[in-house]
Amino acid sequence: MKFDLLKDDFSIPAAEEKVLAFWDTRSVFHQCNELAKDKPHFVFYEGPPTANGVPGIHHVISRTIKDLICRYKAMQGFRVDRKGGWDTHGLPVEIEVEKQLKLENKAQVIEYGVAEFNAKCKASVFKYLDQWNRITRRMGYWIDLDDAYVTLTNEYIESVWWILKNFFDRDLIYKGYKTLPFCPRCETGLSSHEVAQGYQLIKDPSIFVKVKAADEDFSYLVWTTTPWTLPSNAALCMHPEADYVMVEHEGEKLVLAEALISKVFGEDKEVLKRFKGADFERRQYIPLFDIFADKTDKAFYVINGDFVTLEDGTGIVHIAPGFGADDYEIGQKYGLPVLQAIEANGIFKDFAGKYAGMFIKDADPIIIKDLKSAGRLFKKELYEHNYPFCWRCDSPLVYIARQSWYLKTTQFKDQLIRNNNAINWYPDEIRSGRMLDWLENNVDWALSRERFWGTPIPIWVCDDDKCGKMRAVGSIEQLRKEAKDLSEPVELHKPMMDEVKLTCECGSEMTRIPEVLDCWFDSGSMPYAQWHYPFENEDEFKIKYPADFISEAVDQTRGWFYSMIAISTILYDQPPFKNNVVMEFILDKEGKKMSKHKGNVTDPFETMDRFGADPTRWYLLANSAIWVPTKFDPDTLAEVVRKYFDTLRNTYSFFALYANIDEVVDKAAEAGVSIETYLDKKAGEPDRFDRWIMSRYQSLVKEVTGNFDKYEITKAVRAIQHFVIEELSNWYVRNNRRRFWATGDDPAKMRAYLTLYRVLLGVCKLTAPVTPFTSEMLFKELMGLDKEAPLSVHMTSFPKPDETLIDKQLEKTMGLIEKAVSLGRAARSRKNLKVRQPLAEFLVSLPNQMSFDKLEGFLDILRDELNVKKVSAAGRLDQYVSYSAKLNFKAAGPRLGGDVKKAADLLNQLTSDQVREGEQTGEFKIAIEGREVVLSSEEVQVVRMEKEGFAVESDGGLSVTLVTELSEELLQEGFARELVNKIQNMRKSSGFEVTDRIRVTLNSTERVKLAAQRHDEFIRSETLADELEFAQATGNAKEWNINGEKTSISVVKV
RNA sequence: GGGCCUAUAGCUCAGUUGGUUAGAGCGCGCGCCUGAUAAGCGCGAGGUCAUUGGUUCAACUCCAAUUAGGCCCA
Repeated sequence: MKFDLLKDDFSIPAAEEKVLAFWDTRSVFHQCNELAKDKPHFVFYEGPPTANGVPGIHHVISRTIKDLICRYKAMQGFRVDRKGGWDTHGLPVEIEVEKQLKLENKAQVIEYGVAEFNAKCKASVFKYLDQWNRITRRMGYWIDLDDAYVTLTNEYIESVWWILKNFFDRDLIYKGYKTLPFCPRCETGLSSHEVAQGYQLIKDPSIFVKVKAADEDFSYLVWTTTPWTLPSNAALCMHPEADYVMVEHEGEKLVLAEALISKVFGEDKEVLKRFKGADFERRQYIPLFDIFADKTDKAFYVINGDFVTLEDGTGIVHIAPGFGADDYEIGQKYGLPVLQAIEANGIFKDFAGKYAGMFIKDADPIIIKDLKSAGRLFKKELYEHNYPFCWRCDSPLVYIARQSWYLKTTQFKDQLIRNNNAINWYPDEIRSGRMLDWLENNVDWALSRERFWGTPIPIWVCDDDKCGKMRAVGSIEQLRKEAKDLSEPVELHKPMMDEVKLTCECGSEMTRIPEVLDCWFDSGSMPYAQWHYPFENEDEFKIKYPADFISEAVDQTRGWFYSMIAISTILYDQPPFKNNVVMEFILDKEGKKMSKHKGNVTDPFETMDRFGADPTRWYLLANSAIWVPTKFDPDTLAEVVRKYFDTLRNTYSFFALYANIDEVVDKAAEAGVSIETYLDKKAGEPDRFDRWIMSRYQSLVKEVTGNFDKYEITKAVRAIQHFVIEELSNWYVRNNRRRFWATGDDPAKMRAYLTLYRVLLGVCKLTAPVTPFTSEMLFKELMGLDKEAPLSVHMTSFPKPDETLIDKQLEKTMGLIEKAVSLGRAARSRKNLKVRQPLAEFLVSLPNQMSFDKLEGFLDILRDELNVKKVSAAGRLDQYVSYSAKLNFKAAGPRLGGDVKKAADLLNQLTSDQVREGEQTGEFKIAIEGREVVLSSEEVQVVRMEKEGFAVESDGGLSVTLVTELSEELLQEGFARELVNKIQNMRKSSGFEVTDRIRVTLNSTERVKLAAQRHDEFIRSETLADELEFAQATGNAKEWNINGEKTSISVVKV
């Protein structure tokens, strides 16, 4: 058996499909879990997605992170149970079904039948389950979907009920009002997401109304853009610290904010009196309408609020607590009644006098007309603003206060903040910024939704108004016991739960409140409800609460993150998870949000079919830090494939190519040992390159482990990428190719095999959490016929760094060598000296008096890479180089302070000799304004400048000099190498095999001929030429320019 | 309107506790290699570090404001 070279028509997506088939047929995920059974737990919570929407590319990144951390921890010896989950309740499901059934509002749903409607909802919840299963499998996300928790099951709901009862019995749930955007036509509250979709710039009437003060001779000038809310007015609000004035206008005394006089009247007005807003607090006024005038004595006075702005209007705001969140909140503070003259459907109530039965927008002009005839209208304008409309029916939304059930989260504010602080957030700004901000401004959690498809809130209220007792039910058992008549099977949903009656202590019947639960409460209950705790699995729950790790996108701050923290805090006063990696969104390549109607949505299936799942995963992690928005660009993804994946595969197939020639797989199998053991037995001593790459590899293991442990995923992935491309492929393999060409069991070759084998195997394991497919594929190849080998790379242990193999000095030296090579190439390139032309000498000057001896044993690398005859220390080259000195600001700055610039100037003025002397003595003396200042060699950087015949390049403290003078001997060798190059080109273009022997005919100048004769053997052995003759060109001759000498060459196979 | 994040080369991104030559990959230009070969490698050009002000001997880095994009909330 041979290693598969993974060449020719290799395709990543096709290879991944093979790995998937292997995982499936051998149940690899399951087997991994079995192996981990007795290991310590690393607890992961899956944030449940909703399967009634299609999966997008952003799901791929979030699941890649989850998968990566779970696989990493599993390889580190933890048991990582990965229970899946599905979020199944909520408005999106209902809307989907309404669309399907062409229902437009709640009334129509009721008419259609709640039972049937909810059955449809239940059926549609997993509408795209197939796509979710496909993407989960295709991207290599290992999660247990067979045992997933589902929020609509009786078990799950029962746990949620248990939590709710706990809260209810602790008196933490109460009934209040919640202001929400409401579509009067659909009779539905809208989520903020839906509201955001429907903003339009429109012109609304904006009216200024004179409101008479009670028992005083003036009017408040009040501004509003929603005339239809005026009949529900309860108060006027002024800013307590703002300046208000009384002015006279057409014989009437009016009060308004001083800052707005000219805006309101179009001119200045004489100020009769000045006040602060606070001066008016609690002063009564005469209501504009008498609808509520006789119904309450608690309203119709001036209140103070900070939110009043002096930019528009009059600085006096009309307050209708029934409409508008600010209004409601301040109303609560002052104990104002919630007055609502309209029904939820936007129709004025019966008691609303002449407006009864009118739709709000139709009532607007009539209200304005009535105010005018009553002499209360000051003026009317049109006001342009963004206003939300229903995205379904295009009706203007109204902000309306609805009765709602609340959880007293504000009571736990301090604990919430404390528990939030105990969580490691990645990045930390979420903890200290977004989440803290949210918690500090915490308002009680509005739990209820006036909808159909959700967890029914298990609170029953006595039908007898006078009794009004309430009771929470916390289990099915309790329900069975207390219900008057409960049919089986029990289904914890509407409408069944609406029909269940309990008996009150007073003897009356109790009816369940009609609302369902906010579905964020469902998902926030998952730490308990996924186990059906406390009814079952108590042990399991105790082990798996709290979680070690979760990860979702930043939009979950106020969603799942908050709901989990809130419930966990109130229930057990501890954080529900310890580490949370929060991702940013994925934008299109222009940095714009992806959205369906823009058509810039990336289809994850298409991406993975085209590039593969591993490159997609790699790209999403490596391209930018995961908490920075990623601009998704398929071109960059293609680059990832070329750079990283192709390089890794090429490195592997280079190894495989030669190892196959030596039949490594079969010989190891014959010997009955692993390939590594086989190679190890035959390998010679590691040389400097072997020790270097192993040292770098061990350092990489350390770096990757450290970064994964800190959830610095991007840094870890980038470190691996750099190692594979630059160090393994580009430096180790390139510099050691010749070792692989040796024949037989050459020990140096076997050591090279072994080194490359070990590093490749190590890289497989290091990357297994990131690129599970590629790692698996290479791992299986590298294992050959070894019967002892683990079934899967995912069953192996994550590499641990072997400190004894780390040689920092060696890494540093090799780094200098690489740098010197790079500088030498730059020098050659600048002087137009191709590498084929040998040069006499290369001089190296090391930073900070580092001894040249350090490079001992590495100089041949410089000779080979740079094609020079000799490499030596730069010391004796003073005569050809001029020196100048520059100040090292970082070193000298703190000591010199304000003198730093002067010192830098003076240092620049030193002569070459002075600098050279300074470098030798280690002291640079300058005089700053008469004072002598001595700078140490640490504080000064010496720069060498080249003179004629030399090429100097410097970087940091390292500086190299190329002697560019060419002797005739060097030139001759240059001709010879040039000839070799051209002959090789012709071999190739003639289609010869690499082993074909040839005959070469040359026709050229004397100079070239001389050079060719002198290097005859070299040329022939390099080009596999039996003969090199000088004659007239034959048939296939080609003209070449050999370093300026015209030459014709022909090659024939012998 | 409030909170948070982002802005560095044509593109995608690095840039340690502030230190004077701001890095890498792609793309582009030039070249090299031809025993990893429909691959590989090198060198080069390219930047007012979004704008404005401040702190400092010294600011891409710290502070403030502004502009643009993103997220969340009003």
